[in-house]
Amino acid sequence: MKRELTPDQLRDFRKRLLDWYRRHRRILPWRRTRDPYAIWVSEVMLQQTQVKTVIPYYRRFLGRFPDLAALAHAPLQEVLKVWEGLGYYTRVRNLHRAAQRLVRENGGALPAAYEQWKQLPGVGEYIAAAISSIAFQQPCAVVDGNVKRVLSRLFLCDEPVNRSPSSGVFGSLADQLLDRDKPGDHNQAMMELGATVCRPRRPLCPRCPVRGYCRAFREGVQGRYPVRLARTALPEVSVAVGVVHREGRVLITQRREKGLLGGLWEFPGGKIQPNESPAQACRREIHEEVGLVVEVGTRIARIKHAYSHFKVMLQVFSCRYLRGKVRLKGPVNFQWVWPEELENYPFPAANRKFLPLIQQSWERFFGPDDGPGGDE
DNA sequence: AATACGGGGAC
DNA sequence: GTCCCAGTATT
Repeated sequence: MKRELTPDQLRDFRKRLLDWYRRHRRILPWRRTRDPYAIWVSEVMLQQTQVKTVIPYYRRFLGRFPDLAALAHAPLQEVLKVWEGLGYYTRVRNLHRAAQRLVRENGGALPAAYEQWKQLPGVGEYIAAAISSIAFQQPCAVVDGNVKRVLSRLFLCDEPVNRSPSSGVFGSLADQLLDRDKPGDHNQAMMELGATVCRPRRPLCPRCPVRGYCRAFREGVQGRYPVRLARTALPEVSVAVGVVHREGRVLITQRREKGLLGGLWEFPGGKIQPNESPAQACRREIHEEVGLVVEVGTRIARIKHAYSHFKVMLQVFSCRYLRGKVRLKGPVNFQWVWPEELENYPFPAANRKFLPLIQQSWERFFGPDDGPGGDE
């Protein structure tokens, strides 16, 4: 892999890229501000998440938490509620923690230097380079999925882009190309090129401002780059979930902060074991997780959902509370809520899919009265 | 060096 | 269905 460009070539490459960017960049909400806090929020949201998905979340988040202090002083549950549906919830917990730390230890000021950013929770090499270059004009090259794809094609680089971490070749290539006079625009131009021209499939090479430097284009092998390691198939699990009704309210539980869907609320349930019916699993799991004895009624939904490392089939049942007092094993909190109140809690997307079915299914099968009472 | 961590857009 | 997205933390 030949990858050295002459100083003249580098100058020309940077100019072509920057001219193209200034003419063709998309107007995006976080490109209309110079507020480092706002740019930070956008970078956190954009991790592994497409621009189109982020835009409405970005607007809502900044409307609700317009500055660092507003975020730092908000309860985590409120922050999670605004993040609900965006995924990778550790991102927002880290953002919240970082905001609190900066308010407490740094007078609410944001750092300018890469090394300072890097020390904040949730800020890795990419975000540290992105913010310090875009908001503070520091000469740090970013390497994200777009940049790796562009570099992979430019230099016919055989390093797999999805290996962790990708050895460092992409970092040194990006660093070589970086325009140290305009690092922020240069970085955004590289990413924009990857997003809109040097796309994963069917790249628009005729529109590429630097195709003259692209070895993949010259050799007509754009389709074979970037090189990517094959991924293994996602395992599948079946889960039974119960909506436990009692006197018109339903039981929800909160997941612990660490791990999958940390801090979110959900309906109790768990894995269906071999030789067990979904309804049996539902009753057993509710007894194990929250200590209640319930009557499992009708199945109100079957939900297929894919997470990043496995797939689930959720079988959701309406349940009638019979007896027992809530004793949690697993969840860290619980609440009996009226159906109208469900909107106030952050739920995983898979749970949100059946929220509208809860009230009507209960009334259809058990009548519109108060539901079962209890001896608690 | 691998794995955990969401959800959805685009095909 | 599949691929992959402005990655980071943990093990």
